Amino acid sequence: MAATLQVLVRDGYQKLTTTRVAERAGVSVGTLYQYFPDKRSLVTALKVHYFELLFREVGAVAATKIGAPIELVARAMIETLLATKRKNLALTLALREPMAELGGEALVREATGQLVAVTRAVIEASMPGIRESEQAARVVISSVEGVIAAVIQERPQELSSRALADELVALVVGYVKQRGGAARHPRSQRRGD
Amino acid sequence: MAATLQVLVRDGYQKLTTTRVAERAGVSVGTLYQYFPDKRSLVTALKVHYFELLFREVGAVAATKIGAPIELVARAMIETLLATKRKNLALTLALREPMAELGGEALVREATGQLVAVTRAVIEASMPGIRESEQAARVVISSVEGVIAAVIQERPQELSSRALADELVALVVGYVKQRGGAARHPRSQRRGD
Amino acid sequence: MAATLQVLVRDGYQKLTTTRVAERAGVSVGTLYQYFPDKRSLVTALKVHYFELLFREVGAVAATKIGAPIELVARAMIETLLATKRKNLALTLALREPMAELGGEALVREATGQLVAVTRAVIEASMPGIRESEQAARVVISSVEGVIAAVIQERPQELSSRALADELVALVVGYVKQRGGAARHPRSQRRGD
Amino acid sequence: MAATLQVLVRDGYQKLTTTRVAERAGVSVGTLYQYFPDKRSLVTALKVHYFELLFREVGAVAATKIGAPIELVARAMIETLLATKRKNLALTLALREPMAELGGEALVREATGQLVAVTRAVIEASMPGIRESEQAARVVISSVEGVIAAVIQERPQELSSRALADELVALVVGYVKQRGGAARHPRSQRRGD
DNA sequence: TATGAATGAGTTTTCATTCAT
DNA sequence: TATGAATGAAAACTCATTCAT
Repeated sequence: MAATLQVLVRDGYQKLTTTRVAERAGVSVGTLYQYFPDKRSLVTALKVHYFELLFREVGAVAATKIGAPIELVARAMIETLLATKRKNLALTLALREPMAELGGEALVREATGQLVAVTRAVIEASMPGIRESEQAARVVISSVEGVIAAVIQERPQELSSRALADELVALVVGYVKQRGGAARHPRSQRRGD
Repeated sequence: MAATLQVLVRDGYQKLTTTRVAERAGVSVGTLYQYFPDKRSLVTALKVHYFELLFREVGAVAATKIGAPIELVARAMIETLLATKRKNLALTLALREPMAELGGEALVREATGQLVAVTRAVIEASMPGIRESEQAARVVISSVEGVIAAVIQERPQELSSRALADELVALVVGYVKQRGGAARHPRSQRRGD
Repeated sequence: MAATLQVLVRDGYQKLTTTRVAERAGVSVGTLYQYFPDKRSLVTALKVHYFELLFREVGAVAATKIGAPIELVARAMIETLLATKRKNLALTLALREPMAELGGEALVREATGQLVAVTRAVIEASMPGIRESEQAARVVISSVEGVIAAVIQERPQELSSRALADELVALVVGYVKQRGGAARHPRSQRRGD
Repeated sequence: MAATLQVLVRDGYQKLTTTRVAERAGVSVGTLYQYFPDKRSLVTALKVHYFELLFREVGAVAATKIGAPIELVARAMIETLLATKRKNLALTLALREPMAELGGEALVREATGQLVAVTRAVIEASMPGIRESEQAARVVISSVEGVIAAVIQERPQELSSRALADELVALVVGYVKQRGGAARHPRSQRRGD
C-alpha cells in the first residue's frame, strides 16, 4: 500500500502500473498478485484506508462534542477534518483523481453513510427538532467536501490557512441555522429560502 | 462531439477510445484525427462546451437579478444551474469522471474564474461591504458544486426535486448572511464565523 | 522539387510526407499527385536532378582535359566534383539518407554508368595501355565517393578544405600509377599488389 | 537478433516492423520489448555486432603484420576484411540501408574511430615519417569502404573475386606511396598531388 | 486542373495477468 | 510462497492514396 501511494504521488494515476508498484515495493509482480487480486484493488485498499482514517478522527471528535452548540461542534469537526487531510496530504492528493473513477461508488457510498450518521446525530443534538436531519447532514458533508476539494485543486497550500476553517464553519453554521432557525423563531421570514 | 458524449455515457471514460468514438460518429479514425489532434482534445471539447453552457445560462440570470435580495438571486441562479444540468444530464454525468483527471486543471480554473467573478459581483451587490467577497464567491460555488456532485453520484433522480433547490438556497443564504450579516446588524451574534 | 528538398533538409527523410511537401509547395496533395505518381517519385526526381548536375559539370571538365597528364585531369575533375557538391550542399546532404534506400538501384547504376564511361576514357587517354580500364574507372569513382561520403558524414565543413582535394588527387593518381605504372616501368615490382 | 537479420534480408529495412521480427523470432511482441526497448534498438544491436566482428578480425590481422611492408599489411587486412564480409554476407547486405539512416551517426563514428586508430598505427609503422597519418588512415578506410560498397551494390558476386582484392591493394598501396613516398625518395616528382 | 476531406490498414508501444519453475 | 518471463489484446496515432466536387 505504501508503494501504491508512492507511485501515485510520483507518477500519477494514469502511470500507475502493477509492475511499477511491485518494484517500488521491492517484490515481484507475481508476489503482488498474491496479495491483491487485480490492479483496481491496489487503489481500493488505499481508499478504504483513507476513509477509515478520516472517519476515526472526525468521529472521535464528534463523540466528544456531541450536544455542544453548533458553532463549537462544527469548528471541532472541521478542524479535525482539515488537520487529518493535512497530515495525510500525500494520500489526500493522490486519491483525488482515482476517487472520481466510476465503479467504486459503493465504497464511497458506504463511507459517506457512516459519516452522515455521525453528522446527523451531532446536528440533531445541537438543533433539536430540525427537519430532515439526514438530508441536512448530507448537505453539510458534501458542501464541506466540495469546498475542500476546490481548495486542494486550485490552492493546495491554503489547506492549512486559518481562513479556510473559518469559512467552513460559517458555511455549516449559517446553513444549519437557516435551516433550523425557523423552529426557534416562528415569526421569522420562512418562505423564499 | 456528440459521438464522444455517447461513448462516454455508454462505455465510461476508461473505455473511451479514439476508434470507438470514430465508429460511433460513423467516420474513420483518420477523419476523427483531422478534426481533433489527439484523444484528450475530444473530451476537452466537451468540457469547454459544458462550461460555456453553464456560464451562459447562469450568467444571464445573474445579470437580470443583480442587486436583488440575496434570497432571490440565489434562488434564481441555483434553479437555473439545476435546470441546465438537468437539461444536459447526459453531459453532466459523462463529465464527472474526466473532470477530475489531472492535467486539465487550467480549463477548469478558467471556467471557475469566470463564474467566481459573476458570483462575486452578485454577492457584493446584495451584501454591500462584505469582506473577502472573492473568497466568499469561491466558497459559494464550490459548496454548491459539492452538494450537486454528491446528489448526482448517489441519488441522481433527486436533481430535479424541489427540496434540493431549497437546500442549496438555504446553504448559500445562510452562509452569506453569517459571513456578512454583521455589517448590517452590528448588534448581532458575531463570533463563530 | 524545391519543396521536397526543403522538407528533406528541414525534417529529414523519415518525416517526409506527401502532405508536408504539398503544403510546402503551396499546393494541395491532390495537385501534387497530378505531377508525381507516388511518394517515391518525389525523391527520385531529386536524385535524377542531382546526378544530371554532377555529370554535366564533371563531364564538361573531363572533356576539356582529356589527354592531359593524370595529375591534371584528376585534379580538375575532383575539384569540380567537390565544388559542385559544395554549391549544392543542401541537396547533397539531403540525399545522403535516401540514396541508400533499396529499390532505387537502377537509377544509381545508370548514373554511375555514364560517369564510368567518361572516367574510363580519361584514364585511357592518360595511361595508354592500362588493363581493365573500366574496372579502374569504377575503383576511382567509388573510392572518391567513399571518401567524400565519409567526410560529409563526419566532418562536413572540411568539404571545402584544400587538404581534401589534395588527398583525393593523391588517392586517384597513386592508384592509377600503381595500376598502370608497370607497363611503363617493366623492371618494377609487379606481382602481389 | 537473428530474427531481425532475417527480416531485414527478406523484407528490407522499410518493411522491418516489430511485429514481424517478433513473429519471425517465434515470440510475442511483448517478449521482444522486454529485451529491446524500442524498434531502433533492434537494428542498433545488429550494427554493434557487425562492427565488433569486423574490428575483431581486421584488428587481429593488423596486430600480426604491424611493421611489415605496406604491400603485405594492406593485402592481409583487405583480404581479411573481404573474407569477413563474405562470411557474413547477409549481415553486410542487410545493414547497407540502415547504416545511412540519420541519428545513428555516433555508433558509426565510434566504430570508425577504432579502425582509424589501428590503420593509422599500421601506416605509421610501414611508412615512418608520413605526414597527417590520421587523415591518411581515414582516406584509406573510407575509400576501401566506398569501393566495397559499390561492388556490393552493383555486382555482389565479385566480392570474392581475386581481382577485387588486387584492386584494393593497388588503391591503398598506390595512395600511401604517393602520399609518403616523397619523404623517402626526395628526388621524386613531389608537387601536383 | 485543383482541391482536400475521407479512408483504414498498418505501426509502435503498453500492461494486466498468468503460470511454470 | 516468490519469481518474472511470456503473452497478446488493445490503444493511439500516421500517412499514402483516392475521388467527388
